[in-house]
Amino acid sequence: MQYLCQTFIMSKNLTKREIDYSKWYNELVVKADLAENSAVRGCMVIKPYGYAIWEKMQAELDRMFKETGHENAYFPLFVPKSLFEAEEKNAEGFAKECAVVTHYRLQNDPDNEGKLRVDPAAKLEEELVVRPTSEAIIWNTYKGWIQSYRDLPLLINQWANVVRWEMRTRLFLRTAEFLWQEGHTAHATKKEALKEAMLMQKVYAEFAENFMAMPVIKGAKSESERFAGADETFTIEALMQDGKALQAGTSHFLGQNFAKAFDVKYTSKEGKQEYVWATSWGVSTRLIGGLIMTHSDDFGLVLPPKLAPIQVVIVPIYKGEEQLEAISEKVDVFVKELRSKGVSVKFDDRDTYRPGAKFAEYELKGVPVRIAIGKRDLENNTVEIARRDTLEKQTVSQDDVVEFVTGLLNDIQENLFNKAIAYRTEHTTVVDTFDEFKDVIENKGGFVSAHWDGTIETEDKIKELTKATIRCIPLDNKIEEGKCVFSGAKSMQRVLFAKSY
RNA sequence: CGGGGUGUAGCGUAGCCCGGUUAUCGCGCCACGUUUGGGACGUGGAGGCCGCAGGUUCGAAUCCUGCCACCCCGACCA
Repeated sequence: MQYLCQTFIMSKNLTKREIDYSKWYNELVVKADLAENSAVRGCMVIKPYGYAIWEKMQAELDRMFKETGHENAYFPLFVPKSLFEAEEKNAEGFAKECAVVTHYRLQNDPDNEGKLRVDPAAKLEEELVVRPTSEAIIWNTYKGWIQSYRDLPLLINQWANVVRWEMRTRLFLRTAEFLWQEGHTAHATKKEALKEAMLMQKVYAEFAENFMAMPVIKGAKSESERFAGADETFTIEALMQDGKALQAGTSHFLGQNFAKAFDVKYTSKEGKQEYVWATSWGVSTRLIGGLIMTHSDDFGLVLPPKLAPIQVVIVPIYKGEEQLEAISEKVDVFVKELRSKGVSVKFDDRDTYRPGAKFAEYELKGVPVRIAIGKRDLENNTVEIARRDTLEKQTVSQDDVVEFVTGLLNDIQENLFNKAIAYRTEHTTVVDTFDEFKDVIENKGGFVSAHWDGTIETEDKIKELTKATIRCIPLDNKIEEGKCVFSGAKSMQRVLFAKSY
């Protein structure tokens, strides 16, 4: 097996990561045709190619949720204000970023021909909050569904959109409206609810690592980073190429907070009235942002095969109809065989672009494998196969194409994950002094593993001085006595700090 | 929401300070022809209420006011 030397190609019009990472990201999202800004402030249009990635994520996650016993349902977009405010901490946490519906009708504006205005007579008795998350409406509903221990556990997920009126938005990473799934479960015991919250964190981690090829740290949030209304927040934290951390998914143990706020009780086997225990967990279209920032390069998007809408693209190289026909005949066989193996293949026989333009386009869009086939290949019984992750090219016998490609897709998936793990390992630094801490956060980036005294004061002070926050207290942390990197007070374990998205 | 910046054709831009012919250039787009192993070439063509709304002026892309959107830096956050 001989790799051909890859000619250096300047990717046109895409800012280099090292010049301006943020600009690179924004340009890539638009140029790769994933999404664009809309006429609505902070809200994006997810374009077909970007949505196809979301659909692949959804399909896999949905399968995993169902395998772990969950069912899908759907709850309303609007939450009456009185319900929204029932769980105080939750309400307070989200209050500042809620869109609120106050009227239900428009009318012609008498002072402004051809324009509409809100009909002042159509004011709602009670304002409706556009859900920033659905605990309130769901727990109000669960009240009617749960009477006995026999009704438990209740394991529900919904795929939905939510709205959080963010000050600063970025495509996929933080938009005012985003798509997500939110699981909401009710359990008879604390132990069972905790187990559920951790199980879903595990599901998220497996999805991130096995499908997105994005390594994550499983951990618990510090008190100040916890979800509003949760007793414990479990998180998966990923590290992006610019050294910043991304909270990629969270799973909350809600204790009995919502059960108490909405008076959800069940009768136990012993005939006693008990409040139920709750969890909620979610991942969003933010995952697409994480996917982009984990693997992509200066040539464009790099997609892991398991989530790529197109896994293999075939580009014919030909002169005249006759050659195209001969090539198409061969290609049809490959397409059929690859599809029978579950590989998604696109044969790009457009006559309106030359091969070079197509190569560049599919590199920008991150298609994992490209096959080129021309007259020369027909004569030699070969094809040229290029992999997106390393940009290497190789000539392969036509007899081996299917086997080679399926193997290559696995290789790419694995290689992307290994590369990301290597990056994270290299950018995880153990520090014992605050000078070192500041230096690493400032200059090297990535995760910093340091002792922390467990107080909010220290956490806040560190954030203020370095902009780094506690990303999580890793679950597999070893107990190791030490001194807090900031206060010098006694600490029993290290936690992970980083600047984050 | 505070500070800074930017909005001119689908995209990227010149012109704006100092108001005055038909708003510049490149890419892209359309037609025809020649091309096709890494972003083709020629010829011809289309496309603009200069972000939106007011104002000043004989005259506004240019000056003034308000609004909207986007980008960067803070605060907030999945």
